[in-house]
Amino acid sequence: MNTELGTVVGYSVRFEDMTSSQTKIKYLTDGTLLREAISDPLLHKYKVIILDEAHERTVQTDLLLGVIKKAQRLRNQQHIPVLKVIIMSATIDCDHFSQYFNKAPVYYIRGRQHDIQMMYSKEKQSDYMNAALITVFQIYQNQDEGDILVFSTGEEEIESMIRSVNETIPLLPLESQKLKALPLYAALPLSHQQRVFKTLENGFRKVIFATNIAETSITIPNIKYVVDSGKVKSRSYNSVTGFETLKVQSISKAQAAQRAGRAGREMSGICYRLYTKEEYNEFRDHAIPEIQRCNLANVLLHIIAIGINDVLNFDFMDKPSEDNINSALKQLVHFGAIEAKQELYYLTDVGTLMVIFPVEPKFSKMIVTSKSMGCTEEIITILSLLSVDNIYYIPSNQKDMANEVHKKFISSEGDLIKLLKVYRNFKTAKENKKWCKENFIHINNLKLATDIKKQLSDLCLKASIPLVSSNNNTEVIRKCLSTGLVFNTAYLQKDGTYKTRLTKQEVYIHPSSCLFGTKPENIIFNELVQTSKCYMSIDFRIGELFVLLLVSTRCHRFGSRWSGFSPALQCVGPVSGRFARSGGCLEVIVEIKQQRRVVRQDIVDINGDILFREFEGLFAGNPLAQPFEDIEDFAHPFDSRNSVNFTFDRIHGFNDFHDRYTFDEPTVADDTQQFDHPLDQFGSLVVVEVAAIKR
DNA sequence: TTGTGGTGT
Repeated sequence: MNTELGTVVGYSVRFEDMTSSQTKIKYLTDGTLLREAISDPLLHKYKVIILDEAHERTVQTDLLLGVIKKAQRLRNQQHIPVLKVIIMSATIDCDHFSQYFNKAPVYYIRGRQHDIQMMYSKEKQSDYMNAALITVFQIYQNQDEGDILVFSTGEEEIESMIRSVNETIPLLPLESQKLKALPLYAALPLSHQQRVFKTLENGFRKVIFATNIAETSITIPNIKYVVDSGKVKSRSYNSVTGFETLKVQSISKAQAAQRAGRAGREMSGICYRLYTKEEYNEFRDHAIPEIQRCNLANVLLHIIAIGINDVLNFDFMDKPSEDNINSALKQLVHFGAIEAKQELYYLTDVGTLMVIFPVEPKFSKMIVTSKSMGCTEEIITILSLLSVDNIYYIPSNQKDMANEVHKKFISSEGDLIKLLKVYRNFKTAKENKKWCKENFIHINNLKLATDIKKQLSDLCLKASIPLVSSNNNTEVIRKCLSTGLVFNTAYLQKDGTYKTRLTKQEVYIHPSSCLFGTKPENIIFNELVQTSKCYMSIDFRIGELFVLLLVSTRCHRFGSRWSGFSPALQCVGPVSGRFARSGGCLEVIVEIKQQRRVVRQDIVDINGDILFREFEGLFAGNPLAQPFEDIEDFAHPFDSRNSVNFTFDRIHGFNDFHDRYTFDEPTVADDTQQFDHPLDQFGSLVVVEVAAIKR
């Protein structure tokens, strides 16, 4: 159009906005448009939205489809000029889209594609990696020149196949040793990825082993042969345990077509499918939309932030299961991000702050709590590092050396504190490339983390959250991290394994964690990863007292004071404290006393159901547990509109706590006012205060 | 005693 970029035609992506008031045509990513929808749900700025690559059905695409449809309807109702939508999709399943948009007309545009000959395996392959290797060598020796692209599932598989190819080549006749094997996957450093674009000399042919990155994201020139394993690693979500896993699964027919298409871009090609025609017929037409196989907390927070309060009836093109929706809503209620009124959900002050930050709710919760804990600087640093792919570079041929070098960053406090150490060293080294290489650190990922940190910092300032550092107080950092990860706590069992507190799942510390080999009583993890076992990735330790208060304190209110009972702290007696209002939040302050004088005020973070289940669990096997049978009737004593934020100013481990304090005889508080609480059934146990005396 | 596909705010 002969205009300068950023004037009539512009674009807007995460870190860059190249548009101006003159802009008429704007290219943007789905996520950027969704962000805009929070402040402008009717998308007033736009007359026409063209949504490309809709068949990929990412979470963002699906969410956007719903948001656009809703905006269309509201604009019609309010007599605002119509919002026109064009959905572009490389799929035969256009009916689904058409139906969703009230039977919108469908136009077909013929794509250009050279002929592709399709070859199916005659019999089922039990070992697709081996089958792929045999196929590669058959193509290399029997077929005309042209490069080969092999679709595989992941880094480990790819590296192992490349090793096999390199071991096999020397066994071939000397004149046919002109094959070069190259890897291609997202975790590969950029410079290595770029090797697939280079044309080889002296008649060498390339065989590229790639993940689904080569399906859509990266187009490699000169591919004549495609070898398709029929497998892909994809995320799935278990609504019972609430955790996401990555599993190797069969691809869909649509994906198979996409892979085959990579062979016919510049010339006619051949696609070798390492599965039978019958197996192919069993494939699903399309992959399950991602929105149906991920944790929905972020999606729902977004929907509510856009002002769609009736989330249970949100018009998803493919609706996620009710269980998934409900468990995500619970999580958000726990974080104090949303509140429910007659099946409608509304954003709270906390939620309004959380939604500003482009990270998952479990992370934005930490940023919001970091304000009162005074460790925002460290929290956003850690979150930036968690927002990028692994920053540790461990090449398969230098594994031992890389692991050895990484040891110097290890922290006994856990992996997140280790991340912080790496980042600080990187900054001290002035983001030096050589430093990264020597320390086996992914420079691109660290640089991206730096950009993200900048963005989070700017947003913090906008949200009036000062970038305060806790300096060397890592304890307060771990506490703050815990407020977002309360769902991810696990405890040590007698046999040395761990159990998650929430779901009672058996889990293990991942061998790459710096806590591997140590046996902390309590642990908080970032994610569960299901591979050979169910591993906790990225762990850190937490103090016993902290975790007990975190998961097991239930309270009575009497005026502005409260008293709670933590069964595992029976030797200490009930804990008590007072309430305070801070910002839009209810704060619960725990007081540690000496001779009836408060000597320390500590934190807790509370939630509803989960907390209570924990309470119940801790009572198991205890005769006192009997009164808890009618647990369903229990009403939360706190104002349900707020999650209750326990704000500790200092936390000690349980042992530490116990060593320092002994206790007076319990005395009954005089201003007692009773509430419905299961503890009432203990009769005499309610509302006692215990004073701690220093030994 | 082991490691995780791809997007994106």
